[in-house]
Amino acid sequence: MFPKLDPVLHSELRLAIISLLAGVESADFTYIKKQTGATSGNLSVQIDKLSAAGYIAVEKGFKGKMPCTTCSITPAGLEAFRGYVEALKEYINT
Amino acid sequence: MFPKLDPVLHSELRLAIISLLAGVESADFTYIKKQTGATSGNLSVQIDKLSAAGYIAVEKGFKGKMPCTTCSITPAGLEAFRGYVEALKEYINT
DNA sequence: AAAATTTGGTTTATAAAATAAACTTGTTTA
DNA sequence: TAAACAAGTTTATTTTATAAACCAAATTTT
Repeated sequence: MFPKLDPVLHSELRLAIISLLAGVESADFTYIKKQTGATSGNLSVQIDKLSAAGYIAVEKGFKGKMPCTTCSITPAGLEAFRGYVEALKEYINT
Repeated sequence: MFPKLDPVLHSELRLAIISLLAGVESADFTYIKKQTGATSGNLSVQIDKLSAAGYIAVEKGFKGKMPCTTCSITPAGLEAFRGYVEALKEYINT
């Protein structure tokens, strides 16, 4: 009756990150931080987890002389996001 | 942009409980346990949390000679559930 | 009728998460 | 050149979720 919710996505910040990335080509650390209002530390950790799950790709480079971490959603991430949303509907459509 | 998700409801089992109770007059411990597939211990703890938050009312009585814990959603619980669903939509509608 | 089992839970312990605080490395600005 | 800032990372702390162990009363089995 109630399907299991993907624990990687069932997290406020990770869900926000994925939701944000689902709508754009890519986004860098600072932009994601601003949009989500997360602290750097928390964002760093959650980006790692999404990356470890294969849901996002992380590219470390430079913008000018400053380090710049760019993230983008992977096909697996998009698929997981869709699945999560479908599962959620079972919970919230009563 | 991304609203805060009520931490009381942002839990797989608690969300299932509330979702279930939102659709019925009341439900007892055993029924909720069967419907959600939760363990007794986990269910007991999460029912306490929902009760402490004022989202559900818990009535301990007997059905025949056996103890029977009956739960029902409160107006505050229903309101919180609605709010949670609205907030979620900001995350999943991209 | 005693012993074992089941029912309906609660309490305590453990594992995992989220978050915050502190730190690092390099860059810019006063 | 010293102080402040940017972009993160690492470590520590607090919260959660979950599981395991337990308990009392009722029921069933032998």
